[in-house]
Amino acid sequence: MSQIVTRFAPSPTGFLHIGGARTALFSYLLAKSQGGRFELRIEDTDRERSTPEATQAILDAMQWLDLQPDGETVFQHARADRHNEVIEQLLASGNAYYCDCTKEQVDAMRETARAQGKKPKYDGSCRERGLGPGPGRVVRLKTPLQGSVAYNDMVKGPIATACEEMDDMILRRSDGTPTYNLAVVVDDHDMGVTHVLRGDDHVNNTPRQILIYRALEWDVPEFGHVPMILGPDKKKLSKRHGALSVMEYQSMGYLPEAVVNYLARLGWSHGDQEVFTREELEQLFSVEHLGSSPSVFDTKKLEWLNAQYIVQADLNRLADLVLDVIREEAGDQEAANVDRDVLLRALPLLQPRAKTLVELAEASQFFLVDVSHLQYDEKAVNKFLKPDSLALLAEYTTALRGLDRFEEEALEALTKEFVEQRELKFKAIAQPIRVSITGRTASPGLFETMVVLGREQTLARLDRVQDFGL
RNA sequence: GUCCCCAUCGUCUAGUGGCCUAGGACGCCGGCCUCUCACGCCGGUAACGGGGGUUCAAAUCCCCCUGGGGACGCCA
Repeated sequence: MSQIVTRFAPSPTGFLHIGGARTALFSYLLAKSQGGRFELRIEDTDRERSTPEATQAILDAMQWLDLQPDGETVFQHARADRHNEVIEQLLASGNAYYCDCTKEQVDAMRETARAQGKKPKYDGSCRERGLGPGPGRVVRLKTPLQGSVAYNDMVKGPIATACEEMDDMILRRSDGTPTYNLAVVVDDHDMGVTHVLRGDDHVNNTPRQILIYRALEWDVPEFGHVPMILGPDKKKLSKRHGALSVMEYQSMGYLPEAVVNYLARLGWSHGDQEVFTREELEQLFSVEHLGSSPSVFDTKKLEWLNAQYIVQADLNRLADLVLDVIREEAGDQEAANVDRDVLLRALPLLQPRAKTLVELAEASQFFLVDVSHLQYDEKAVNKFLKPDSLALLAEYTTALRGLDRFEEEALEALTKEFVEQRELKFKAIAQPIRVSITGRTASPGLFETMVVLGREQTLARLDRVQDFGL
């Protein structure tokens, strides 16, 4: 069997949204799982709405998700000559004809049909007029009057559409440009696309496109239509729901592999498995297990997956990403001041406590600043740094100063001994220490935190806290 | 209006006629662990939209209803 070819064909009229990303992912995985090729085509025939910025945004997003196309990216607009050549071919073979009906006339036809409770469509009045080319004229496909178009959708199963449902669609506009349906067919054919996996909203286009394939006597590819993604309110995902361009997930602190894993599991499954490596996805993916109903986007589950990937992530990479977040939120200067070595040592303590990189950056803050810049949570101070606690801490600090090995075990032993001698509960001093050295009530373990901070910072912070008693 | 698609826990889903007194995961609730917060571990909550068939047997097949969604452009 020859190699399969899939493609992703977005129109560059905006950012790559999460739904589009999933479609791209599925197409990519379908190709990889069969040892095939995955191509990218930018459908920029709508010159009004297409922008180079949007094209770049799509490319960036695909790169972030690591969905690299195999061939050269095809720009549909650049292929207009080829599209017109095929239209001429259709005209010559009698499968297409010129039509001089105006938009207004066609609108009127549709209006009439609708009023009669029928499907609004062009009535084909120019079909047999034998019109030639001329200004203002469009080229339409001669849709068969009877019969139906049937195909076996890779995800939805058999779908049939009666020809009466379809009108003679426009292939070439009056301004000479080819329409979407024509261009798609020509490009998919020329690119050797064998499997078209696309959004649900194209189901209705498919029989029309098959009609074009037939008129051209070209092999018809396999089609599959994946359901869309819904917002929490079960309405179609849109900007209003706050979900967004793929790149926004990056800035919200998600790891691309978490997004890919999440998206893969949204509408596709492999038994009970939830976490997949990229290799597993590329090997295991199959259209048989694509669901046929729309699915709701669940941020909580994405967060959970992201947390899983953060725990596993390589420390150097994580450090870079956290630095990116700091740069983004606090500026270049702030990021430049970070002691990468401290960050690297703090990260293992923070990993199991963060769901996103943003949280990770936030949680790492107290490790990275000097004692003079440490922020203290006011409530924490009021609750745990009262006079008697401060007195205790002063004693503790003195004891700590005498410790020669500033290591976890030694710190723990010293602290335990300190409370035992005073017949105190460990808890009595744990929170005061924590607030002193981190400024907060929640943090990683006390002793591992102290070790990362180092003797000097730890003692300096314990000293500084005495000022709260003044 | 016409045509098309869809329908299992709150959510993502497993399930391809008997293994289903419906499984897993997220979430939620409770517990354990514990210096806080997480992580982890243990347990719990919770679903086959309704009605007819077919069959010895239906979440699984068929029909109807209901409810969602999509499409009906010289947009893609």
